[in-house]
Amino acid sequence: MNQNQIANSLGVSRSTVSYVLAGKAKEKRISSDVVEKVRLAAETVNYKPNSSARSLSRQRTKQIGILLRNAADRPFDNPAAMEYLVGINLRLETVGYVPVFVRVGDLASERGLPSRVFSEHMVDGIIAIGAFSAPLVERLKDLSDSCIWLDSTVYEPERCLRRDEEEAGRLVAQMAIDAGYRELVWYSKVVPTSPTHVVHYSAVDRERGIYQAAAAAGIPVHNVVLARNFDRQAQADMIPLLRPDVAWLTGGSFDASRLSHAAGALGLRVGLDFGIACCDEWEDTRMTWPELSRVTFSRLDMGIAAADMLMAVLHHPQAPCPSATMRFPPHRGATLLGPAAGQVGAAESSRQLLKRIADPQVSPPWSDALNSVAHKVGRPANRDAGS
Amino acid sequence: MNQNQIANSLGVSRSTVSYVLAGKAKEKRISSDVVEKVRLAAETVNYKPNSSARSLSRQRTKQIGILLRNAADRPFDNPAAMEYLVGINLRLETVGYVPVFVRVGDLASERGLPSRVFSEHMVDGIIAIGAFSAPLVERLKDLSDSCIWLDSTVYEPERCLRRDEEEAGRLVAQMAIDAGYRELVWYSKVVPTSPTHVVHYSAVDRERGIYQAAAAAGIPVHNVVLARNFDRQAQADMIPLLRPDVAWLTGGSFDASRLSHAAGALGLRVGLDFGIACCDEWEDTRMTWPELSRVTFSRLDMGIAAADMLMAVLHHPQAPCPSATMRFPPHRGATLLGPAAGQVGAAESSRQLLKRIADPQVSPPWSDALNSVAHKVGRPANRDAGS
DNA sequence: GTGAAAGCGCTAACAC
DNA sequence: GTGTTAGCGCTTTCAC
Repeated sequence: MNQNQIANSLGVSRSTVSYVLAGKAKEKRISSDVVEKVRLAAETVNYKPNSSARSLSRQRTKQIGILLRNAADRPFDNPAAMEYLVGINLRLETVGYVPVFVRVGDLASERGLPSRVFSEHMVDGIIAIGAFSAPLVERLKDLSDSCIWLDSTVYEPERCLRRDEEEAGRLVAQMAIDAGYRELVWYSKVVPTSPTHVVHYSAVDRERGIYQAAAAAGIPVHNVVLARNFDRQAQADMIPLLRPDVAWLTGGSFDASRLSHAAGALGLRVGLDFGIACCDEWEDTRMTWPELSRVTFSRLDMGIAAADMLMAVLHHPQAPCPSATMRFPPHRGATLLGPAAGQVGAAESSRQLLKRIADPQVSPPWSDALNSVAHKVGRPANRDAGS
Repeated sequence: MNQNQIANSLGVSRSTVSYVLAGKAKEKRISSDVVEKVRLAAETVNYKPNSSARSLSRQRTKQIGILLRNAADRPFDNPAAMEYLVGINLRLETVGYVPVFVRVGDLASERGLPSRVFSEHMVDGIIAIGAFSAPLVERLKDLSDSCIWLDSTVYEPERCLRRDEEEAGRLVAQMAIDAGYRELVWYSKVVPTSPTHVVHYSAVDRERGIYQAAAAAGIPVHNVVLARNFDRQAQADMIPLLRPDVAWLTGGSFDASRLSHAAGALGLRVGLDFGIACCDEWEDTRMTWPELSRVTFSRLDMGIAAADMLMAVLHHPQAPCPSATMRFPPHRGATLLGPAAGQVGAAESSRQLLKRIADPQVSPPWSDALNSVAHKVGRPANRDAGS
């Protein structure tokens, strides 16, 4: 059912219908009984405008592309990006824009990017989220001149929105120092895994902030490279620093979580036997580990802010759109009880426990202990038709 | 730059250009030099078709709405839904469809749903994810007749895709029983929080599956209601069951995670002092807690399957599209070492530890211990213009 | 106040 | 093989 049909059935002209449904009845001084008639008819037949026709006519799709980085071998480059998505959507939907979701792989060198968003003109603007390689950035730039870079490697004087990660680093270190820790571990040392791997700026900035704050307080910082599996090498690096007077600082909340689950399984009490604090948080943190000492981070708010920036760019193309940086407060919880708290607790001292864990004669390595019975059981995934 | 301009500049007709760019040159037997000329010109001017015009003409938008449930007070109803999104997109982009992201609140009673997707005809089909209230389902149904219900409360003979959650419940219980546990705790007892709260089918189905498997093995199952904060009441319920011979089964991985962080902070060793297994997993689990015993779940694959179903519905509207159920294998890790393993370990027995935790004279409640220093530090979130 | 008409950019039937 | 033409549904200008 379209406007034409409504117009015919009512015996009015198409433009009248268009004006009424576009809310321009007053402006065009259309008689109120006609307005009523049209409104009623539209309601009755459940009229829905055709958005393609509207876009074609208006020369605006009112659609926004949301670009998420997404390596081929790792479908969920950043699970927390969902929060940006929701934030962006929260704002866009209030102004009639609709988000189109696009994954962007590391396909800079390849001929075509997969999504139609790259090959057709179907969005008015773009919000690109995350780390992109230089060639990819170039491709994205000539895709649309209305592009907002959110939490991205790209940072220019205009149209970029980031979190102040250096400040996050400073805050997390300061929080640990305030809690009384006199030694810090930076447990997010970045080791690029492949030549094409683009290091996110946060990894660098956070580290810098931590070293700044620690230096200012005269506190030493140790580097420990992230362990995926806690093998003997990782153990050897980690165990000497798992002490009540040492706070472990991580960049991402994943790393903090991994550490907590592993330590907990061994009887090492986070907050007592050693401290943890983290530069990041996301919904998972808030739900499963509210006690984690961390610098808070509302990707939701940042998504909203990014959507605001894009709207500004679209509605005032001439006006400058200065880049911005957002800050969030720290939150101190029970993972940073301080060195004194470590005295309280279990009968076996954590030093003894660690000695036992570290001794290959007595105990298997962490990785073995943690995964000792790991195996898949039963048949592989399958799909049954019918209920 | 459009087809018209290319045609004029080349002195050929618009339809010729259209045919060439649509890949119908052969079919229309267009001379190869013309084809070459057009291709070159299009490439040179970086021609991109206007998707609105194409949609209008074809009467297909080639856009798919992805509906995610999203209560107003809880923006991230299901953070794991991101995996569905990626899976759906992975498949759609190969066939030229583009996903439009839509949040759906509990606005069944209100006049208009926020997204333009509801008020305009802009998608060819819909994939609705999650639990929806009955009135909302009705509204969604007359929005599009090509709707796939994914992991939803809606389950009809056609066009629905679910995980077999009852089987997940059976598998998780069986895994614990196989590990030697002789008592189980179902730690996901559902207590509806509000009258409008729609209980997801998985909560019910998993519980049923667990009770089935336990009954078959003659193993008792205790119910413990989920604790958000571990207050005295929660403690009283939980402590008697935190034993090396008891496996705690949760529905969602959030609940398992929450339990692990809390227990670990107290020195209770997951896998030794009590067992944990879970009916669900997502990327967070795989990254931060691979040792968790769980029933695996690839939302990615389910998203792909849902996209396949939708493509089938769209391309063969007549053909039946039977609903389906997917199964995934269990994975046993070190959180289910079995009762015997509990004998090994720390010098202080977990019984003693628990006694101390439970004694209000000696120790504050968990919640206090966990949150003893929780507070926000510093200024609120703000946004600085400029770098 | 209302209606006719000219696009918006592309597709596809049809004539040549 | 190529060009003409009539839409697709909506917006908006311009007569009346």
